[in-house]
Amino acid sequence: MQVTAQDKSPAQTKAGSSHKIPCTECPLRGLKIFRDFTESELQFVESFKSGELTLEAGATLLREGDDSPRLYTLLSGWMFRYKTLPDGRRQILNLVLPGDFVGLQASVFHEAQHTIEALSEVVLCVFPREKLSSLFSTQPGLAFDVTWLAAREERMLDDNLLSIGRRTAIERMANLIMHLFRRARELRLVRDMAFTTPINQQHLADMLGLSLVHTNKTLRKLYDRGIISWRDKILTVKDEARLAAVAKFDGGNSPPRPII
Amino acid sequence: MQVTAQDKSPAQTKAGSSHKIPCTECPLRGLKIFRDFTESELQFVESFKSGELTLEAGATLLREGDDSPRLYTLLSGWMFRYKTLPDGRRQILNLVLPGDFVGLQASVFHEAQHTIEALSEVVLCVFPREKLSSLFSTQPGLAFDVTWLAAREERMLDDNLLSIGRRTAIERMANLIMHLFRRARELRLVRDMAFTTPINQQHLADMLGLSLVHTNKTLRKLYDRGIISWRDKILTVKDEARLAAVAKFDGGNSPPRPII
DNA sequence: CGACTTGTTGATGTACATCAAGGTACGTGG
DNA sequence: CCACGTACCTTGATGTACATCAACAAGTCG
Repeated sequence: MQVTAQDKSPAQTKAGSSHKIPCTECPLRGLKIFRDFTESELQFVESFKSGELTLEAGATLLREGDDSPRLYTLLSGWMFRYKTLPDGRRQILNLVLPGDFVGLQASVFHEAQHTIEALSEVVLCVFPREKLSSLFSTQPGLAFDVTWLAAREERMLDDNLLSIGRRTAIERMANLIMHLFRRARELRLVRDMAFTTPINQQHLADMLGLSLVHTNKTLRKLYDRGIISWRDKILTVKDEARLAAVAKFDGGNSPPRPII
Repeated sequence: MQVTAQDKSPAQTKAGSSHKIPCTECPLRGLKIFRDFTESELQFVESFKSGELTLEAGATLLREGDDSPRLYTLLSGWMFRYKTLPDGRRQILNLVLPGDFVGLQASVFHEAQHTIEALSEVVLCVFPREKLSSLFSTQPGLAFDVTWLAAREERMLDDNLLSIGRRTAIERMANLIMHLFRRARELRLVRDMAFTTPINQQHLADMLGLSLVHTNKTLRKLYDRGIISWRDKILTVKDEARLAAVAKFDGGNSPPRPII
């Protein structure tokens, strides 16, 4: 399982560890949502990164029970993190979008308690776990960023928990769509109030803790009310205000975040 | 309950920052679940700690929207963290037990998106936010611990989300009780398979995403089956194996953790 | 003064009727 | 074949209502 940098390993799920995009040319860093890095920070991140990993849609990055010696930042594409019960019931914990940092839990505890799967073709930056301690000892600013990202993840889980525990089906759905829409907009994926997403109704159901059938009915309700449309993988928000109202949306603000 | 007898300060909710138990004599550090600290780490934590805070049952440590300039470690007592919807529906995100570190989100984002309330009388160690950066720059080991604790919190939220999203009422209840029981046992609060807890049925309902009435019926089912008893604030696990089975419990293991 | 009522309040227990969400079945279209 | 759509019936969870019980305060009487 030890894939060392620059190794063009076979990889079951595939991947050209190809070339390394230099962090100075990272396509994400231009976005407003990410904070500026100092020269020295960029340099460190550059040395921290051991390579890139490409996965095809449906591939699994990390499985429940795995001990992952690597951390990742998603560069492009969509992924999701989930847990299952012994009988197969699945709960999607959160989506992973570009700029998100994953694998911290698995690295820190030497055992993942969740699975991470690609929804679309994805490209990830790969960081070896061993270098994490040198990050903490030589780059306190970046170390703080790692903590910051963990706290952000926690906050998103909090939101999710409130939704699933206390919102009705239609409120949940509206809230999730608001959340998605906001994040997609931050990443400049939205044009004319619409964006393309690989999410299907089964994913929706498993994110929201609903059955597939009920998910479909709920989505239809939002469509019938003229609030959204979701056809051919294109999600359009037709009435953002009403969507937010149905969602009882509490977006909060999102300050510029670090990207490791 | 030892409130330092020094200070009979008034305070409605904020008690006297009274006295400081030296970290070298921290009553929690003896427990197996906490990792050993080096001399230098202990020294730093000692200087990081600005005092102690005692709250009475029902008091609020932190409210949604607050910018908390402090971080806390719970020394004794029970607390919980929750979010609410505009119409009052409440979701308890997690319980806070001795050794837990709270206030990171609020400190890091300069705004809490949740409330933290005391279930019983509690004592907390207080740390000023300003010193957090010196912790990161001079104590990489402790900085890593902070991240570790954040990752642990995230893992507990993951579990919770799976439960609320995908388990039935009775499974949820059984799972929560297993979780509680395990944590109480780690803290040496369990004797003869029983422990005392200030949790009432309304709290249970809000933790599990159920109505009060249904919570009562579900609890009764577990009692009728001879699996648990919960009377006068004393929770007894009468059949741990069956409880775990109903819960479809996946406890995982808990490695020694740092206590800041 | 103490002993006994009465009233209040909060947590718990249970019985309905109702409703939101689940499950099965069977469509369609690509 | 798979993702989506919808009808129909079932069930798990909700909401309202009301009863019980202990803790506590106030008022009354022997």
